[in-house]
Amino acid sequence: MSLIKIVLTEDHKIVRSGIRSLLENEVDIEIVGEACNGNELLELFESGTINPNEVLLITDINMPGINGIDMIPGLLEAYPKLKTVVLSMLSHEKYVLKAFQSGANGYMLKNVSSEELLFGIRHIFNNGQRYLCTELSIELLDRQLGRSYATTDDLPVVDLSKREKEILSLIAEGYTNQEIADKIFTSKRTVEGHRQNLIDKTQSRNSAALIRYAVLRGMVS
Amino acid sequence: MSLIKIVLTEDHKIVRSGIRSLLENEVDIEIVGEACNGNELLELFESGTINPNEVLLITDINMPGINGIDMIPGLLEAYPKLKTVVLSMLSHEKYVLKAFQSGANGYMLKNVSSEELLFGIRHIFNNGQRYLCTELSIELLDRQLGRSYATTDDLPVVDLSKREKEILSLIAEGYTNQEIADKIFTSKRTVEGHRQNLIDKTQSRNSAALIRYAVLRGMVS
DNA sequence: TACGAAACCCGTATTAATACCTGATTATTA
DNA sequence: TAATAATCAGGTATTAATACGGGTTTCGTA
Repeated sequence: MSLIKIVLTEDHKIVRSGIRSLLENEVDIEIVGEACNGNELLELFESGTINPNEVLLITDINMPGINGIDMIPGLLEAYPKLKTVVLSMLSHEKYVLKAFQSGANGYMLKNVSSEELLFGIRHIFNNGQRYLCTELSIELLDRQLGRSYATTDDLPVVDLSKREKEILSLIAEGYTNQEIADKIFTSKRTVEGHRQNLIDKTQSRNSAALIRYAVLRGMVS
Repeated sequence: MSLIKIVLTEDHKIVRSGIRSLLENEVDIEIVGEACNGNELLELFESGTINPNEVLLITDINMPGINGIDMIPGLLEAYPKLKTVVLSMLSHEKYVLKAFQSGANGYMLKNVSSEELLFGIRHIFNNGQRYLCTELSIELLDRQLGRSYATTDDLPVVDLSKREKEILSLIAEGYTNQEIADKIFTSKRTVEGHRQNLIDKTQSRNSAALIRYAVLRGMVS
């Protein structure tokens, strides 16, 4: 197990110090540089103080100037062996996806435990694999579980007539009863009746809940 | 950090011994029992040798008799505080999903590193959270990355405020504006405003279309 | 400090949806 | 053949949602 050299980019001094002191306790980790934004980081790299091809960069997203994710592609172009971990309080999926699309090797929320931070760092540096913190992993998993309700048989699955499915799709697309009636050449009242049946069958409270039920079960897409 | 008591269920003796010797090196972990299938495990529990409400069960899937995942719901019914980790060589998503749906607290592939096995065990036992091994997490993530390439092209991406997400979820559950207002202690008119913003932002025609949009993007589940 | 974004609030008017009810026709199937 | 389900259609009433318009306060940040 080789020595892990780390560079920190984070605009809040206190956060930086906290992470530094946490990592410094580990015998296999050394902090070789700190920067409070992307420009300072570039100076560190370009001045030759640090060899970017053998370090792990831990970076925040929100910082003055360029943000932590957006600077990754440029860094990787210049220093292909640089490894990067995004450490952020932003849990929205779009940041996670964008980080990995930009070439990050890891993404962790700022509320990870110190054990997990260390585990993730070592996982990335020693095994060369990517890492996503458990909180976000479980969030992803839960979303997948939600999606797969369609295929599980523990929840009551209703079966709909052809007409009902047709109308369900149109409701999901946002058409009103009158518009649907015009489309399928029947009366508004008939469509209203079908809509009510759909709501009753799925035990939903209204159309919004009906559509949630339907999409989660793959009845419409 | 309390002592982690572990019961192992695994039909291959050599694998069991390997895991045992690995875990026994840790000061905070104790192996209190072993079984080579579900029946033996039940005997251990029912004989009173082990208190199932304070242990972590690590189980394989494929075993003679009942499989490791299928026995979890019954175990949890009898011993609600039992924590379970599925340790299997099966990486197919359907096993992972089924394990968590059955109430497992963790799922790890048999090729995890010892560090990860320990990390996962401690994460589950000490923090009470679920754990999915990194290899599978990254696999999930990649699938999500693939999906987002496919879906973000044809449909507009919006980002919502915290409040909007909160209200969006409640709409998806079928609550009316008045009910939502009561729940989040604000006025019905405010909720109406938020609902309208959600519809506008997502370029939906009404609440039904809004919910379809939201569910398809995993904004609600 | 000036700005935008978010959250909050309100009025008015119209349209749509929901919740009950009724009954007829057709097709399937037990 | 009798029963059942699906489809269609209508009546009536109430409630909810939508679409405009107007506004304030607060907070983070440029």
